[in-house]
Amino acid sequence: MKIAEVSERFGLSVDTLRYYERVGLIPPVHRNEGGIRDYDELDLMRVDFIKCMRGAGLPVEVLIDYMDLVQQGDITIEARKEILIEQRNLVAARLEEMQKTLERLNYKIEAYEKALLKKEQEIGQVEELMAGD
Amino acid sequence: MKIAEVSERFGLSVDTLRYYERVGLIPPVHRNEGGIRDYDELDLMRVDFIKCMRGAGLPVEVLIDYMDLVQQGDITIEARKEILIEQRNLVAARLEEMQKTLERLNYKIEAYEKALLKKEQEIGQVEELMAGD
DNA sequence: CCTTGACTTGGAGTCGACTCCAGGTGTTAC
DNA sequence: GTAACACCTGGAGTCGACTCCAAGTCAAGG
Repeated sequence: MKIAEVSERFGLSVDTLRYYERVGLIPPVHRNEGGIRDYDELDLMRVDFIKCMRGAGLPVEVLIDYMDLVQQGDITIEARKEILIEQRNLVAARLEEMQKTLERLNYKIEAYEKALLKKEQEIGQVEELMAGD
Repeated sequence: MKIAEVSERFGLSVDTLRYYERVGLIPPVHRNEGGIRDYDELDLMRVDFIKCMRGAGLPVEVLIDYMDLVQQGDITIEARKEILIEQRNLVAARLEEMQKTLERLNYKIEAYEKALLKKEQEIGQVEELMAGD
C-alpha cells in the first residue's frame, strides 16, 4: 500500500507519516524498486496503534521508546508493560478531568438556554403590551 | 489574593497567569497601590473556568473569544451558547476516542501480564528440571 | 522525447502554548 | 540604609508536533 492511501485511510498527512518514520516511531517502511514506500500489514497496524495513542495524547517521545522496546523483542515485555501502565493512568486521569469539563459545559449550555427562553418570554410580554396600544 | 497564591491554588505558573491576562483570556486584574495584582473572587472564578477548559483541550483562542463575549453582556448569550455547544461536541468526541484508547491500553497491559506469567511458569519448569539434577 | 504527476529527500518554517529572562520597583527585616 | 524578596514589564526563547518547501527521481501517457 502506498503512502497516499495510508494517509487517506488513517486521516494522517503524508508528511506526518514520513515524520513518524523519520523520528523512529515506525521502523523504516519497505520500498519498491523505485525507492517508493510500500506499507505492509504490519506497518498499517503500527500506524493504527500510533494514531490511536497520539489521539489520546501520548507523547511522541514515549511512543518512540515503546516502539523501540517492541523491536528489541520479548525481553522488554516488562518494561513495555510499565510504560503502558503509566500512560494508561495518565489517560484515565485526563478522561476523568474531561468528563467533569463536559458536565460543566453541559450545565452552562443549559443555563444559557434557560436565559434565552426567559428573554423570549420577555419579548413576548413586550409584544403583548405593544399589541395593547 | 496575590498571584503566587493563585498560582499555588490552581497549579498554574505565575507566568501562565500573567500570559492569560496578557492575551485577554482574563480581563486586567485589579492592582493595589504598588501596582501588584490582587485577584478577587470573580478573577478566581475565571481562572478556575479557564483552567478547567484548557485541561479539556479547548484552544486559548476560542476561550479568548468566549471571554470577550462574556464581557459584552447579555446580547451575546446566543453566540456564547453556540461556542460552548461546538466545544462540548468536540470534547465529547475526544472523550469517546480516549475511552477506546483506554480500553486498548488495558487490553494490551493484560496481554503483557499473561505473557509475563507464562514466562514465569517456564522459568519454574526450568528450575524443576534443574532441581532434578 | 517530453510532460505530468506521484513519489523521494533534507532541512527549514510554523503554530500553539507557554516559559524564561533582564532589568526595574516597592515593601519588609535587620 | 541596605539586603532580601516578591512582584512588575516587554520581549525573546523553547518545546512538541507537525507542515512546508525546493530540488530531484521515476513511470506512464500522448
